[in-house]
Amino acid sequence: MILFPGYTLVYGSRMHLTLQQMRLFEAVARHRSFTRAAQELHLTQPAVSIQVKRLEENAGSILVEHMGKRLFLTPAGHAVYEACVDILGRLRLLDQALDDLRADVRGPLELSVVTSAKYIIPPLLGAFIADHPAVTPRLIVTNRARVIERLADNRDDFVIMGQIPPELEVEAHPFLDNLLMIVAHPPPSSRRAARSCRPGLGRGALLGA
Amino acid sequence: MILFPGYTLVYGSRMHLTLQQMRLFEAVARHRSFTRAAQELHLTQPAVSIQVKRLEENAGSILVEHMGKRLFLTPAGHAVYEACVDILGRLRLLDQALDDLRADVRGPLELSVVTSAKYIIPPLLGAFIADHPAVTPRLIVTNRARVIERLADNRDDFVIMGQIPPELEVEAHPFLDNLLMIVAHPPPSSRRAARSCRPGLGRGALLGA
DNA sequence: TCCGCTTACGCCCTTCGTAAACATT
DNA sequence: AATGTTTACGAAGGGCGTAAGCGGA
Repeated sequence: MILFPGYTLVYGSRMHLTLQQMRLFEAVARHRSFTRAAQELHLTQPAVSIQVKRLEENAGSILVEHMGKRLFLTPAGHAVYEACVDILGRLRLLDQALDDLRADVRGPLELSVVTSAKYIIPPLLGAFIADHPAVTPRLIVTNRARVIERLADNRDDFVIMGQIPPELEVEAHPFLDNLLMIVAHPPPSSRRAARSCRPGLGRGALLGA
Repeated sequence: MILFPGYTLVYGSRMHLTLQQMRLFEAVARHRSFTRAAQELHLTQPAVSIQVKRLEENAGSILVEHMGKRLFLTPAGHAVYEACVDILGRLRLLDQALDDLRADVRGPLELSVVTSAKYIIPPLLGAFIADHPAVTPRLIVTNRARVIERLADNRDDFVIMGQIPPELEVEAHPFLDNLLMIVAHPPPSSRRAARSCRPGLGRGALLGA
């Protein structure tokens, strides 16, 4: 039901509400100005205008009123503003949490690699350490037999070799065009590497960053 | 830095994270299945798959791991899941608040209209009441002179007439192709209609719903 | 007339569905 | 083989900028 042209209020279905709309509206409400909000967010006025309009459509209520020169929030506008502050704050918290998780990649990292990987691994490991300075790796380059021995004794967080030994129940991830494998005991076996490195990283991305 | 193909982790800039991505991820995490999440949200598997992938790119961390048949959340995945629950819950709260605000359109509504609007207004008013049952309107249909008198005496929340009287300082909104005007004393003057109907509605949309 | 908000239009990017490929059991 | 996930691609929709329109001090 419409009385004045342009006042179509859509009930329900606040499905296509957008985080960007919330960011813009929060800035608009804080500055009480579309122009300053646009400046703060490095956007143009029309972009802000249209997004606030869409937000009003999504909310099903008018949120701002222009009384002469100044801009006021309606009660619904205040409700939306509170929600925006809460939600954007929660997002910032999540950002922090994710950063902390990534920063928490720390501790000792024991690995041994076959000689043929001697020139492949150190640069990768170096880049990984650059991203995660709290990790203290100990890299042993040795022959295949000793790598298998260390693997069998569970002395490494993981090893890197070409052919996986069939007599061991291990988990292997091929990499570098299947020339090499990252080999480790499968988790449940609580390896040090698992405890120290896995938070925030997928198991397959032990060295990925 | 990439070690395994497909594990590109993008740092920072969680700017284009989407509410839809959160809805999908929340459902995926709850069901531990892309398929069931897609069913619940009336989407296809690929849509869910790609959005979760994008969410992981935005988060800068892998969020889900496929261990054989079952699906697990990484620590980062749990953090994101908590945030999704919080944010979607907050949105539901906002929905409730907006509905309540709209329901709070209540109270007496006094208006008088010129005779020529006799056949126009009642259906509009009826539809408005249907949406806002707590409003108790009193409609008076009379001639132009009495409408002006009531307007001058401030006895109505607003009136509807064709030509606005020039001797009164009033606020007029044309509607119905400028044949009729909604006329009221401008706010700051705290009219009953303003108090009873305006919460949740823009001033220009007094009857709009 | 100036300033600020809105509308119009066009481009680009994103999203989703269909279909096919891939993986795991 | 069957179930479940991912990739490819085309169509539809949304976001934003530029430019023009509009409205109040």
